[in-house]
Amino acid sequence: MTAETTGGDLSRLRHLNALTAIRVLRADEAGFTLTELARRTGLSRASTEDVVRDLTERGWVAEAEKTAGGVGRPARRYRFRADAGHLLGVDIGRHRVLALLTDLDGKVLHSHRVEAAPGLGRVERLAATDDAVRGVLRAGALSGDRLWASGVATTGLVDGTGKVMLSEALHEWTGVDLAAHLGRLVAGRVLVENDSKLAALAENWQGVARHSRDVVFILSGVATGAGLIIDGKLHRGFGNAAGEIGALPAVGWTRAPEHLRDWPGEGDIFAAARDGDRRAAAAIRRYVKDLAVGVSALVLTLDPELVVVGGGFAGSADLLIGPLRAELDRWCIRTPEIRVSTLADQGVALGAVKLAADHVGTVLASGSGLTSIDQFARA
Amino acid sequence: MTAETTGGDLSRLRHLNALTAIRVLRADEAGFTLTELARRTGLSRASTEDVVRDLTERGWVAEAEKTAGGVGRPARRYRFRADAGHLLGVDIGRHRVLALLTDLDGKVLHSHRVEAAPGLGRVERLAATDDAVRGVLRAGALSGDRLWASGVATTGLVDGTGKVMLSEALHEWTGVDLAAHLGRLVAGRVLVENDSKLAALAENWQGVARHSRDVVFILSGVATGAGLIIDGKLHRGFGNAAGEIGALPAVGWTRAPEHLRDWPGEGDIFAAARDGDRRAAAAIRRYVKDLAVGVSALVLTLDPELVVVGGGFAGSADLLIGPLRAELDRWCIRTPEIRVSTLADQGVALGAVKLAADHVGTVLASGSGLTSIDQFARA
DNA sequence: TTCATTATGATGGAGACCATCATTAAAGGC
DNA sequence: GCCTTTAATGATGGTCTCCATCATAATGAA
Repeated sequence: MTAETTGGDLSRLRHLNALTAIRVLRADEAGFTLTELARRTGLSRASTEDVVRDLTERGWVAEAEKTAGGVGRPARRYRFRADAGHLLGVDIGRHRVLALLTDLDGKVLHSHRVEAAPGLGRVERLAATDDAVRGVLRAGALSGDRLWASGVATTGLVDGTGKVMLSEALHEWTGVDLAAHLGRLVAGRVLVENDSKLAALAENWQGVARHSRDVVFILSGVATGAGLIIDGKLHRGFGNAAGEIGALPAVGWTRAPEHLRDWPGEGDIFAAARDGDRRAAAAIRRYVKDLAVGVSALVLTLDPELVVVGGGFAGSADLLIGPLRAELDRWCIRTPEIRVSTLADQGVALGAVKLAADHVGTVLASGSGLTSIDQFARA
Repeated sequence: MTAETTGGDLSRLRHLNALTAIRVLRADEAGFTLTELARRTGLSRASTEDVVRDLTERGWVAEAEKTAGGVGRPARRYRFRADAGHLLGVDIGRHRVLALLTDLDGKVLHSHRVEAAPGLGRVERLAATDDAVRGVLRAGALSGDRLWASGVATTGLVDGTGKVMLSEALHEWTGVDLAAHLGRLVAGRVLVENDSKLAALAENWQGVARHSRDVVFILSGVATGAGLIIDGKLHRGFGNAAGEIGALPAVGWTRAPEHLRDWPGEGDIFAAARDGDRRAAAAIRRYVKDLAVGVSALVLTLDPELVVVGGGFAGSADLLIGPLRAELDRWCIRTPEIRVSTLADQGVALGAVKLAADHVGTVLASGSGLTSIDQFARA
């Protein structure tokens, strides 16, 4: 539930003001002077000082380096202690598991990657996941109980409790309780979500969709998926199945990647197309044609500001975007801008981190959140 | 912009508390005692009294009838003065213009209907609109400058300023500046929106979708349209073109109603189907089949809790819903519940009222909103 | 050294909330 | 009709949070 705009106690007012102060402080790592902060929060200098003192005592804010230069008495600077806690993001893919360790602002501190064959069974894949998590914790010299929250990405539909409801891409994966499994390695909440959805979230957070409130994200790879950002928020759907337009046979998203997979030539089909191979180019054209039907359906439904293409094929976006735009122009009333993800193969895992970060944000906003920073984990 | 959860002054806290008090009070026309109100707002009795006194002085709240019975000293009751202002909702349809006059809570006080032939030109249709508005104002013995806000529904795409960008259904309608036109008759803001979107809004407000946050609404009539409620809010899209899935040729929404329109038999095709006419039944089946492709695309994209069918054909829903469900079952991962609108031909106009009501709500929430009630209009 | 500039810290005041308690008003039993 | 019970009302004092203002402190420039 979002923090309702409801009033209450005087302490509630202080809480709101502390939250805005933190929001401002997080905008710049270098920190702010009290005067700057006062201006940006809209509070008086005196009150700002009070709020900052409070937050410092509770451990959320620390004094930063004074900046030299400038006339007058140099001001103290204060910054949000993003380093006070850590978040974990895990992307369980077909070929590998990627784990990211970040600070509270989502800055990646360490990453660890464990290869995993596509045919791996449930137990082995979970073991690879554990390896990735242990590896990244080791790199950060942290134990799992120091984590504030974790996010996990997987293919397939995920239910509200962190169980995989249905997965066609991974063997023996349906029914896995990822939240429970990860919960044995890490402290704090473990949140599980579909990989396409999380990649969309990541684009909206740190990627090319940072400034857009309505985004259709397309995960273009050996499997095709979509994630929707609507009104600045990840749209999950009532049964967590939003964006599954590929299920419509006419859309042919299951068929689309086959055009590329069945490429009989040697080497990379995209490289071949760039070298002028006509059959490769034709196969890519067929792929885009199939892809575009589904994208058009999503775009016509939502009328987004932006379409973002990510996933494994995004590296060859130069060959995809042009034809995709042409196809969309055929079907859509207004073709949105199309951009290519720049998050490479970290996108999904970053989205998982964002899931964890949002959970922390929710707890902060929820009344009891800003009490001492030490009491935070296991909240 | 939504009221951000931002802190501020002490007066801001009072403002928030006043807003919650009003929100509670609006829930029951009969009003509340101070004790009840205090419990529901979470404030102390003393503060609640203060807030209510304040609101009473400003004209937003009035004392209601004491309820008899019960032991002890009978408590005063307070109620929101929904009758303090009026809202207007206008639905400019192909065959008629419908104007509703309501109180601030959207309770319909008067309605006025003016017939209009489908072939009417711009000037004549605007004249009919004026007639409808003047008629409903006369019925309510109000002059236009007593209105706080108005909403207008029309077919076609509408831009942010209240101009019709594109309309295929009505003659000479593209480019009409409805906001400016209505503005000469009424005070306060005039908000214009597409009819399907507004019908969706109405269902979410007073109709069968009252308790759902994600809804696909289908306007099923001589023209087909859709409106989307996402996360409890009307989704417009970046270019205000959300839900226009009918533009996809494969969907065939433009074709769909023709199956019914071209019915060569005499009388109503639905009545004929009920009487056992096989050709009528077959035509209806074809209509539903065409309709269902688009609905499936919307449903797969959004995974809503609910699909609501409204519009002119909703009266014959008994013949439509079953087949529609069967078709959706074929395509969708999870077929949502399907309900039929009960708002009859008032749905669209009610949505227009909701648009106006929301505007009033926004002004209330925005800082200066709760000052004296008299200064409200022209805010 | 002095001045201008900017940050800091302290004081007093106002607004909004709360807890508590004496008072008031009605219903019902005697 | 009087008294008891019940529940609302109104008043008091206290606390918290914010604000405006002013004296003080620290630094760079003249």
